[in-house]
Amino acid sequence: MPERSPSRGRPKTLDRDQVLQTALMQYWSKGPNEVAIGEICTLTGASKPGVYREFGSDDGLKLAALDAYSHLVIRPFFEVLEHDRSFGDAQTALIDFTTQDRAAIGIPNGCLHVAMRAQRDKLGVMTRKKVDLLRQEGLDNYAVWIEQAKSRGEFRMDIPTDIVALYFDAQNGGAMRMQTEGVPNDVIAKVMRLALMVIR
Amino acid sequence: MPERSPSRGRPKTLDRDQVLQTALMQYWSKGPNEVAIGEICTLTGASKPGVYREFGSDDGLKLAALDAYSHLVIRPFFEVLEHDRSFGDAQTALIDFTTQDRAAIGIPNGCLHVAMRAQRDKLGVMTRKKVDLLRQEGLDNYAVWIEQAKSRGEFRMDIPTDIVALYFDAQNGGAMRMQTEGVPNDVIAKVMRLALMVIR
DNA sequence: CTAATTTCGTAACTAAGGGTACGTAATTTG
DNA sequence: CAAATTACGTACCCTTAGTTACGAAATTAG
Repeated sequence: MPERSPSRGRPKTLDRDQVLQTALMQYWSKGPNEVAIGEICTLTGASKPGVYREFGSDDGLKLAALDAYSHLVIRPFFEVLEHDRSFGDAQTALIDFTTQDRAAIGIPNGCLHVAMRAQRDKLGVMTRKKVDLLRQEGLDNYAVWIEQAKSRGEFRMDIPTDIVALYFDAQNGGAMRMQTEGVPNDVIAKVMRLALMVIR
Repeated sequence: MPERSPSRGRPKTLDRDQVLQTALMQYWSKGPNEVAIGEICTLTGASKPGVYREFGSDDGLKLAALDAYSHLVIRPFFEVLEHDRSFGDAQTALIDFTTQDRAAIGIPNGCLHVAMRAQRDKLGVMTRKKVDLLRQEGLDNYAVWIEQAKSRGEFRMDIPTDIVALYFDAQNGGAMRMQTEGVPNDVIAKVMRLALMVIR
């Protein structure tokens, strides 16, 4: 798949990674439908046909950006849950991960996936499909984590796992929305701690 | 304010209320940025200049629709909390209100205000201002309700009211997003009941 | 009946933004 | 060096959607 470069022909000058990173950051910070392809071209110095040759379409670029985001953020997020710490520790880690100071690390507030879920109908078919996939994977990840906690006796058995998974997903979505709306991270952390009191 | 009709001149034929209701339903069911003014004109038989004369601009029409929505849905929603029932009863009523069968009543799933909050940057200045105002009013309404429950000894005192208000707002937002995403109402109700277990 | 007034709606205008036609430039192979 | 190949980017095209210019129509005051 690495699509290796051919031996002859004019050498490629377009920096795919730079375009992708720029697109990701723009979509993430401004919202996936607030950024025109032409804007990304201006920011990166790339030409529109160059971007289209590389990503195929607007849908393709958004898909690539979302995919990059899933590796950069979503995967690490769920890895927090997997490392065999206690359920309580994992929850603390989850809150820390979510409410860390974004500005200090140089990443935007909010969550690209949550933003895309809210704009689902405006997305192209490929990106939309990926959004749905990531949503389902997220729910599955929560479910595995919860089942594990249940089997360890760290979580009450009387609530169905899929309900709890939806609950966690909702809490995360709420936290991300608050962050986007400008609620301070320490306040968000307090709300999340309240949300997680249900487990006891 | 009623802008009474003048005594002479060609009589008005544009049905303001029909246009407004149509716009509201369209924005509500499809999302505020998925509906063009021309579409509303087609649906109502009104002309574009007619709509512009009546509402001024796209922003004006959306503002009017949101305002209508606030009277139709948001106000009744918070009135559920005010009637002097117990905290527990109010919560049950709140869940019922949120997860009632929308199709049976002929109203769309989801919440126009929540949808607009997610698309805040795409809105005109007037609508955006109203969105922010409604958000703050909502938080205030929750706060009053919670304070009341606290003073009655129906709610734990050890959590700050503003945190709980944000928590309730987040739960409502999550429920509306689930409804939009197609989660069945009975499942949403279960998630909400889980969310409200924090109070005990 | 005429003028003044108010609204109507067709047919534009305009900007934004996704997408591409096409001639040119830069390489490698023979 | 010529041919083949691959990428480049300017200058468009085209659709969508918000917005309005403007002449016609309807109604009342005098």
